[in-house]
Amino acid sequence: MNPPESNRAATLRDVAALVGVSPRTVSRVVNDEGGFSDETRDKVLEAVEQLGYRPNVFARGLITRRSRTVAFVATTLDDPFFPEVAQAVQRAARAAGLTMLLAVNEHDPELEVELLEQMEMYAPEGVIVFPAAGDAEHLRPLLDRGVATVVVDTPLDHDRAALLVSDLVGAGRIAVEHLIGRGCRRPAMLTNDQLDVSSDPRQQGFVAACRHAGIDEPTVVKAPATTHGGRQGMALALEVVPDLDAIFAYNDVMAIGAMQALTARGIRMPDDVAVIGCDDIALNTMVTPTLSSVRIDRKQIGQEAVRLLGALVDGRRFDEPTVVPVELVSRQSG
Amino acid sequence: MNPPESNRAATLRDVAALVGVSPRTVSRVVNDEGGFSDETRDKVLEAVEQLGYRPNVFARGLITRRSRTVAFVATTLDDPFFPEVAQAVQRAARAAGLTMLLAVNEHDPELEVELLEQMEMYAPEGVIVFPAAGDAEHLRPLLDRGVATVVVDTPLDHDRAALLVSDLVGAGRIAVEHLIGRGCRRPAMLTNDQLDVSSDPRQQGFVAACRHAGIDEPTVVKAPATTHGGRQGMALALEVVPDLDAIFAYNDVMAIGAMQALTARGIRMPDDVAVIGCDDIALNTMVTPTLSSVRIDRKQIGQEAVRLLGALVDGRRFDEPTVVPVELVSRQSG
DNA sequence: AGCTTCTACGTCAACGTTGACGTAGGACGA
DNA sequence: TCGTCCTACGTCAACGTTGACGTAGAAGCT
Repeated sequence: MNPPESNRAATLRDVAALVGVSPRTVSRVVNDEGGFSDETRDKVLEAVEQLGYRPNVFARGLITRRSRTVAFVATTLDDPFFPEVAQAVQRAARAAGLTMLLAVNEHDPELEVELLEQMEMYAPEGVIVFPAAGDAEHLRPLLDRGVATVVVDTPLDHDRAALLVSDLVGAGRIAVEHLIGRGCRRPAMLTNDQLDVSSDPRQQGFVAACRHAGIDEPTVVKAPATTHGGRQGMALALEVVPDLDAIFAYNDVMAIGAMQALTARGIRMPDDVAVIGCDDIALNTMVTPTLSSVRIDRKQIGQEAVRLLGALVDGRRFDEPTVVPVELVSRQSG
Repeated sequence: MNPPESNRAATLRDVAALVGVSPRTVSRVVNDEGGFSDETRDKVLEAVEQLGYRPNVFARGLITRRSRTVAFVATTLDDPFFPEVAQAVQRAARAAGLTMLLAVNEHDPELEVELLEQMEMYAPEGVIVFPAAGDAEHLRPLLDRGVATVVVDTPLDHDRAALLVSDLVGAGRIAVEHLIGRGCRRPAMLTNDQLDVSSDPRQQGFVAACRHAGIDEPTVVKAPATTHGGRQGMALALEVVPDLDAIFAYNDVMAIGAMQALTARGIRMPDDVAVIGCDDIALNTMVTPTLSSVRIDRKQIGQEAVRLLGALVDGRRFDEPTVVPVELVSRQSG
């Protein structure tokens, strides 16, 4: 029925035979390398269309040792934060003609290393990682092997790495400024008990901004970064500072736990205590009262990560981290 | 420093030279094809370890036309449902030595086809799809091309496809039985306005179970499957049936919208109106009151999908859809 | 005219693996 | 003793593409 077509996929040779040129010329056209006339290009592209030619990624990869993919390693997909970043990465990657490989490290550096080695076999153009652990030292071998890598929200000193961070110090600062601005004078922070101050920029920003406003020893309570942890932490904070009038939480999930604890005690928001979370997840508009938050732009992070990766591949080097700005979203809770 | 090692990755030839056999024998050992002695195997594996040999997936794929990957196409990652399935797919795939390719169709069949063609270039063992549209006809060419495909929650008649469905009819039934059991007599359903009855098994189950309980014309209200849609739909339902005493919602996000509408009107849950959602997302324990729901086991879906894919690749054919059971999770709202 | 340069191709080998097939040597049966 | 079968290898080509290099002919300069 289809005379020139067998059940095998068309190859460069098939296209070349149809047009009457060499396979090498077809290759040049397909990859837009130059070195061909406009006339040849049109004929080749027409034949490509007609035969439904698709380059064989394996043959290509065998030679180029590259695969036009982007490896994206997220920490988990349970937190809605990462799926949104992943979606942005996919869009940006597609726009650049790349396919996304996704993996989840489940907060386990060993698993992360294993996953990266797996993905490395597919020779991605580069890797975008939210490291499993607070430091990213386990990524050093990867970088030493020359893999273009974008490391997000984690410090790592390596001249081949591009660092991308949200302005989390700014998040702490903005939250405090907003709370002070609405009249609060005794703010406390609920933060992640997995981090210490040096690796907790939100806390750094919070404390600095409090000091700047004349509050020298602001209260910081640590608890697990979950809803349950938020309830616990809130209870503890109320014991330590019974007359507190504002809460800034490490993330929205904790903030919601805090709100539950406040509601259970009959404490009104925002009149008695104003609450501000961090991340701005979709959930915030579904709880009562709706939760104010410092929005971290996941879409922008995803886009920026792919952009940085492209720059790395093109040989650029980055001395300074790239910072993605944050923004306060004011709702009922504060 | 490393005499036998250059900066190139080790190949079969390198391993073979070290052991003193032919590359073909090393290949046999690496792929566990048989046809070698125990002694040879041990020596080869030791050399593999020593040289850090990794098979070149491109050379392999060039010959075998297979790539030890699984393509997973989700509808969106905004809904926490899909990330959880994706995570389960990743785990199951890894356990089978496969890497996951992830893509999101954004409810767009054309995008879906394009993504699948992209991924097909990487010659995955098979594809797991949550189709973008209510029917999966746009997947037919893919299947005709012989790609092993698991189609989830969508009907499609093709002898090469394996269908995997949650027991959504059962979900509607279980919800009604529970509501009747707790004394409700005037239930209504809020469903997705993108679907009609024939492609909405939840609604089918709901209606059938109502009839079975002697409620012949149960109310079904359609609205967008979002929180906002839930509020709208709830308002509409209260106009149509002012004395309704139970709500079954298409999913939890809609149910939460409905709860907001009820709260705003001072209607108590579950005393005045009992509410049951569907999916059982994590959010359900964070809202007030906590939301009862019919749990769809995402982990099991992911696992089962990979298992079915394996069976397809091994040549098995499936005439009947595989059904994943659902389960009622009773909380405060109903 | 003679030289250089440039354009638009073509030729050829190599990438690392596996499928198809060949074979030496031992075991085994008649 | 001969033939057969089996085990444990080895040999060779092919997969489809791109990098390196070669070249005919036209164009441009002196």
